[in-house]
Amino acid sequence: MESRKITLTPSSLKVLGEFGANIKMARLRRKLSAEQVAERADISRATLWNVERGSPSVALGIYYQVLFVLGFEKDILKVAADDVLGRKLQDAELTVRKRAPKK
Amino acid sequence: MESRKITLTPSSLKVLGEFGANIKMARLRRKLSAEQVAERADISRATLWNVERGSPSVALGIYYQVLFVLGFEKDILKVAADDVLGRKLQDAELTVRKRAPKK
DNA sequence: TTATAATGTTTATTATAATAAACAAATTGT
DNA sequence: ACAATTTGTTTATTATAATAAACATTATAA
Repeated sequence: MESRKITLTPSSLKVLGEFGANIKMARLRRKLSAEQVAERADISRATLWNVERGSPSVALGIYYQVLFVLGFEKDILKVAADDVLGRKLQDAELTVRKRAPKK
Repeated sequence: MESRKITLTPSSLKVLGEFGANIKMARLRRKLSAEQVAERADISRATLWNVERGSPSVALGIYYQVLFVLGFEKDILKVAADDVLGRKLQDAELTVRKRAPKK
């Protein structure tokens, strides 16, 4: 099999790192220990540690469970939602196709 | 080892499913085929298929790569960012502690 | 200052994610 | 209608994520 390793640019890693830091700050504001959040999210403390670092290799569902515990369960819908560029590109077409056009 | 299976509530799965659907719509608005996006994101088409379904078990880094290709690379920072509840809880304390309080 | 709890961090183990490949089904464009 | 392409979907393989457990370090609060 070919390598599955996820390779991100430094600036991408920085964005994810900031994301993880936001999660950690939200936990501290709530005065919850890592152990408490890990237990409520049904994950190990080691995995929460990776989450709070913004590790790219942690599953989205794990992130979601943590976000849920902290009360951010709807925030994920803010991502890829208001598609300014997409709406511009769509201006020409009135309908949304079910598939990409043939090459 | 204990089970690692990620179990989410139906409503959580629904939220993630909506997230995946947003990603797919953004791709179609750009008139990109699944193959094109998978190639640019350096993932397989099978994995992109899971992404567009909002699968919880796909790594955050994979989602991020797809979002990057579609131009949403900063959107992740909208999550867990404006912490209304957190700021309220923090009102009493002036400082942000580095750790949760002792039990 | 000191005791203690919280966090940092690594490692071995094993369940599972990502892949390639294949084929079927559905949509598009002519 | 038809041909070509895109998407849906599954499966076997194997690299890796999540875990538990351990110990070190650091912050808290008495």
